[in-house]
Amino acid sequence: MQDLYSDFHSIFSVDCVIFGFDKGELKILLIERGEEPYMDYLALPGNIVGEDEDLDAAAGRVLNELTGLNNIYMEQLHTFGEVGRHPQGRIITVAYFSLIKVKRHELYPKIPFAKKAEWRTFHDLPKLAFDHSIILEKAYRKLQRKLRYEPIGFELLPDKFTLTQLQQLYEVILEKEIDKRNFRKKILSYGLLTESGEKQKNVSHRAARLYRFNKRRYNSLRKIGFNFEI
Amino acid sequence: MQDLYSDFHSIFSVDCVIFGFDKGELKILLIERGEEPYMDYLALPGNIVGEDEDLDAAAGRVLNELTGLNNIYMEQLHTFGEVGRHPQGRIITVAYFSLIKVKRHELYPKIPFAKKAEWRTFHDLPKLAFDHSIILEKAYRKLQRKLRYEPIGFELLPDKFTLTQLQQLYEVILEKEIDKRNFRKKILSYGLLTESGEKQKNVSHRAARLYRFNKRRYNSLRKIGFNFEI
DNA sequence: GCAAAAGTGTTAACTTTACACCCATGT
DNA sequence: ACATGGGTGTAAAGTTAACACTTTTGC
Repeated sequence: MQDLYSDFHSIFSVDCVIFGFDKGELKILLIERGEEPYMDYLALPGNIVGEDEDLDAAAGRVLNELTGLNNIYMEQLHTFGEVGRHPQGRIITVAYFSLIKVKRHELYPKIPFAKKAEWRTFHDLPKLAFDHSIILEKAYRKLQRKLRYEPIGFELLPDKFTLTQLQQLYEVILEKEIDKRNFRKKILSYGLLTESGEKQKNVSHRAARLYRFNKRRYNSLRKIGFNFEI
Repeated sequence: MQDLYSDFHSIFSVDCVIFGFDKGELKILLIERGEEPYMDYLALPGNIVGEDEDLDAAAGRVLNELTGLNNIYMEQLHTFGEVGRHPQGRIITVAYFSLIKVKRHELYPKIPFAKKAEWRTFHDLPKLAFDHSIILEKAYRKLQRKLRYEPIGFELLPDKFTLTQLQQLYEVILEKEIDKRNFRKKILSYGLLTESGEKQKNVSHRAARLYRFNKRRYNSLRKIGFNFEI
């Protein structure tokens, strides 16, 4: 090992791409950096991986320190390792990816590395720190792909949601219009939505039914080879 | 940067998962290790990334040094960074993924780190060095997914191939039987295969037509939103 | 009573599936 | 002449796509 390490030293970091959905818009969770380089820039929540820390664990810890979020399941997106990507040296970053419900979580950075953490509208962003705009672009393409083949829209909506909210989510993320009747027919045909029995309140039009996603049913269907697709 | 690096030092490596297809079997390109640890074990071609080397470039260089292959386009698969994955210390590895034509390439390791490089039958492998069996498992799942949604089977076959060869490739990799007439109808309907005009030679049955994959046509169809699926 | 979004069904076009026999070639 | 794999078509079932009006609610 000695000779391996004598060669050259490097660092790896994790960056977290966390998508949300609110008021009909796709959101992304960013921090405002409190340190150089890229002081005051918006950036993905990310930091150095510890010596005795698994990558997945590091992603969870870093996200918690910088945003206050806890126990968020993330999956790996891609590793970015271009020689010049970090101005301070050779830092390779493993990007992680998750979808969460905006309303459910409060945001409060625990270390001054992040001045604040906030939801920003994905379709209206300035240039981010480092190569984070590139990372985000890749994450968005993955989100679009996943949305079509896995029932992940529900991760982004409140527990109870209307079919119109769900349809708007698909339209915003896939960037295309969808026929209302066909959408409802298809999504209901899977039997993955349960009527909550409740309706919208205080809306100045006919109140829509609120549905819940039936995750248990999805898991058992998946075991017998069911493939979601929209 | 100084304080970053004072924290702790780490190493990253790349490992290459190269699939091939020959005599009706899925193949994987492995090396026999010429060094400790895991001396004499079969392993994925992989090694340490250089200080001033992009990850993608490192994957290409390492593959060349260990197998003699050159100019192989690889895409990233996943990064494996569990704390205990390497017996000699904290080594995170970025796995790469490619499909190539077995017959087209000769194999000869250029450095003694690999005693030899050879094609092995994927479905009949011993335990590999390090966590390479896990990496390979993940690569295989990716191969299955990609095969259904991208016309990648052709990367694994000779330039000219019969429809039966192509169908067998799908059957072996997807691990299921496919109806001959329906398969032919569908694959031909895309218009991505060109008849070469030639037929098989020296076969003791009716000689099959040899087809070529029309990559240019695929690229132009893709631009206008075509999605391959089998 | 009006504005706003919810909710609903049918038809035609297309895609998928299931299925069996004759053909060409080498031995 | 036989063994081997090559090559072909149809009909029924299922899926997708296109399309417009009535209902409920708050103001």
